[in-house]
Amino acid sequence: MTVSKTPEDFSRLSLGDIPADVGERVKVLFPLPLFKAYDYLLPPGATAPAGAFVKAPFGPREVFGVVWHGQPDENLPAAKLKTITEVLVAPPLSVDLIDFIDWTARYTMFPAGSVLRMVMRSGDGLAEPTRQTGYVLGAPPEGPPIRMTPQRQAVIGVAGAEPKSASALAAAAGVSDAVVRGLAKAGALARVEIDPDPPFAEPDLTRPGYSLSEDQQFAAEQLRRHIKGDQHATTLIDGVTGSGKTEVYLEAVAAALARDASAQVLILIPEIALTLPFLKRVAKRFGAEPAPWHSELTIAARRRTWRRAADGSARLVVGARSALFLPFQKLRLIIVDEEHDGAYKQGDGVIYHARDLAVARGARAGFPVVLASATPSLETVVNVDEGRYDAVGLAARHAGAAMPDIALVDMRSSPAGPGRWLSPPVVAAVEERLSAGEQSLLFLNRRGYAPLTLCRRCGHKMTAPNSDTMLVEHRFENRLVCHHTGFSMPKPKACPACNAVDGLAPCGPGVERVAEEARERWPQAKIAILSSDTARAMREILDAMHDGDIDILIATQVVAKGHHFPNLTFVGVVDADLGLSGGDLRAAERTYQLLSQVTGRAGREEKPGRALLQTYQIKAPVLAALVSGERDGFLAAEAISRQGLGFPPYGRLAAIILRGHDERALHACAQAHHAAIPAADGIEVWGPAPAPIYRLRGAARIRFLVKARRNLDIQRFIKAWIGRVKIKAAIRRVVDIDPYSFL
DNA sequence: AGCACGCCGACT
DNA sequence: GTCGGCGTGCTC
Repeated sequence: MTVSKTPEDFSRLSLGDIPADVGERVKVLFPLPLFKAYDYLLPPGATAPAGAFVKAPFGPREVFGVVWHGQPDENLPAAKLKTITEVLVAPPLSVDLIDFIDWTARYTMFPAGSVLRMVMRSGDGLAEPTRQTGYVLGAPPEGPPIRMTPQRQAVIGVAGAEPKSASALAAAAGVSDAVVRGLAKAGALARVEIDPDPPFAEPDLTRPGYSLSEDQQFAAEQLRRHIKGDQHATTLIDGVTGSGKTEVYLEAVAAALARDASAQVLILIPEIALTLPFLKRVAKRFGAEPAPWHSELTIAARRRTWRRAADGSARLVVGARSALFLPFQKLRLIIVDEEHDGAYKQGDGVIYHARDLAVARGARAGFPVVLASATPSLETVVNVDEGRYDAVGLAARHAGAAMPDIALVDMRSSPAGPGRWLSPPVVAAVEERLSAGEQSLLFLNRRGYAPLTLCRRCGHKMTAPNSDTMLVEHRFENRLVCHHTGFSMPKPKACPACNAVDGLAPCGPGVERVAEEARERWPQAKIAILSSDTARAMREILDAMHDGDIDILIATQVVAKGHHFPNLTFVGVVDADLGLSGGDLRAAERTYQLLSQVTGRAGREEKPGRALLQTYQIKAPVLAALVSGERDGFLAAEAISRQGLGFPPYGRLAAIILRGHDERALHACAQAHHAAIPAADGIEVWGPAPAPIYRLRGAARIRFLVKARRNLDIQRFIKAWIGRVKIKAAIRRVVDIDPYSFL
């Protein structure tokens, strides 16, 4: 490989002394919400290919940007053109990525500059890292031997040829960093400069893979064929939890990395909480941890992954959805794990669905994409059925254990009792497990103690300020919390509406409240709560659960994925109806996915588990499908109902959301939009209607929904429509192509 | 995104 | 009279 991997590659080239003639015209795109690239002059004699990072005057300031493709406008008067001030010595964005940015901008209808911003700002990779001093064992100094102390001895013991920072050495030796500096001064340690962005270890492709079952081998072989073909294909790996999907697609990763010594591979995972265990798992296969990417990385860790993706040396990246916008030099394969997961849909800024963009990126750049799921989305299943995607099935559970036995509890005939949430059958099942020394999981997808706080006197509902969102009581912290904005306040004594004291009553259960009931019923049992609120302790709780140190785990959906508890034999779903109401297009599908994942936690190799779903809708088709395990039948029924409505994947949807603080102006704006709706065959516009959460952070929101036949260009229609309506700066208008949640 | 420009209310 | 609020528009 000829790519140099030193951080110096990113240092800036100054263009101080330039001759006075005129350079070439190029287009430059800035990472700002701008739809177009601007024309500039390169400094005379300088060259910069499309994708090169530059700094250029833009308005009254200087901004980093990227040389864009396309012909500069030769008619633009030369007097308007400014000259680029610097060309950065950094690897230019790949041609693939430039194309992908443009495509994403067109598809999502966001400005290209905003998409570029996701690529550039992620990592702040252009910022010069602060240099770090490291220490290595040096040659013993001449002259009198240095004084040895136990502290100094300890530092010498942990120091080596590998440079380590003073604080790292000090921590390892259990002393203060003054000792390290003292040794350096005395000459026993030598100072060296540490590479602030050390390269990631190359995956070891000579390691043997997992031993695969016949099914898995067949699937892996099919994926390898696509990789050898060096062209795009999307393949779904469809297999239940424990069928070994990961092992199979890691073989595809190995094949892609082995085929081309500079190829890069991206594995997308939905949940950042899963990154760490996943990295370890991949490290087992390839002998080295891949480069990680998610929003909770430190600035230094981000910069490292960003730069190493950019210089091509990070061969394998594992990350959340935004990893799709890393500046890969030569991306040759994307794996989308748990492809059905709603977390792939990005909601703020540029609105996109990482799974769909991953497929588009692979299709445009000519490399394969692999989707993996135990409960694939209807979109993907239809794509398979209609021949656009390939599919490989992994039917058998790894060790051949049966799927759990699932039954419904009719809450009308088996009520939980006043102030209680667990029905007699669920209570009996938990008690059975307790006496057998086995574990139970009570699942409720609601954080906190109670989802609603109501004044008994006047009926006032506690909502977030300037929002229509309910405040959720979190009893552990004794606060009311808004789960949408993060707002929280101490739980008041008196009702803010009628001032009645002690009249505020919690309504409905959250995990904390179910735990309260469990503790009352089974005071001797070891009980723990797992939700994203307990993120810090999450690892600890999962380990304790795995080791059998917890009898009853009460958890939200964070438990649904990626964990295996060998002694868990019962799952009780406290409210199976939770996701069903609301009129969401994908409500049933999501409920199926979530509950089948959760109930799939029950059971172990030699003993099938049991699951009970508490419901008031005993006849709901989704629940029937869960009980009978007829996933394909359920999907077929869903498909028919969506087809009848012309909904995705049989039609296309887009939402246009208007947001503003001035309600009158907002309604006027909505009316103007309504009046401007163009007539088009095969396209319907619904609205204006208040958005699902009408008020959020003080802003009101109104929405239109566009439904188009699948073969129509919905973006073109929307462009023509909203192009006719001028909006004031005080109103924000965003387009959400393929919206995910709506009422 | 920033930043300048410009048009209305409150003050020395 | 002018200082300064923020709504509007532009950046090659």
